Amino acid sequence: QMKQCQMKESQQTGSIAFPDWAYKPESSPGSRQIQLWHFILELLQKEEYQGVIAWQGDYGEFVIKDPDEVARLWGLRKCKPHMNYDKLSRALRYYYNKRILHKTKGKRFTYKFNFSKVVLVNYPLLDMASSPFLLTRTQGNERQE
DNA sequence: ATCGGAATTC
DNA sequence: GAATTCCGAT
Repeated sequence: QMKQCQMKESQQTGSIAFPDWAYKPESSPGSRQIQLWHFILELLQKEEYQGVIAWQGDYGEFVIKDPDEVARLWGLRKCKPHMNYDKLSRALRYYYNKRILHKTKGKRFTYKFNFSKVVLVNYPLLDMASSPFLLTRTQGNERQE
């Protein structure tokens, strides 16, 4: 049978709430690759992963409780058997300049989503009611740093 | 642990 | 374009 990491995103996500347009824009129609921050949001949404990664502290802030496991799961999804937290965290660091994430300094393995940016720029049509963490505000008049 | 440059991959 | 891989510096 087909390995999990060989399936299309639409097939393996199953119950996940992310619509089709959430995955990689019009690149190659058949081979859309999930983005890391989508994957992070996906894990954060599932209660069974609360021992691995979970919302904690400030609004939009989350802590990676088990870095090795998150890296392993990410590697599974992307078919990268040698994925580890060192590499995954490098990818997270690239999000700093893109204003998708930033580090919560002083707190180990803790990052924070810039939801005002993420929602308004990347998910302009997202149904706010379906995601509890996307519910509150953002009128463009507060800064997120 | 965290950061970010550089080369490479798809 | 979005990582992946590798790695020296802090």
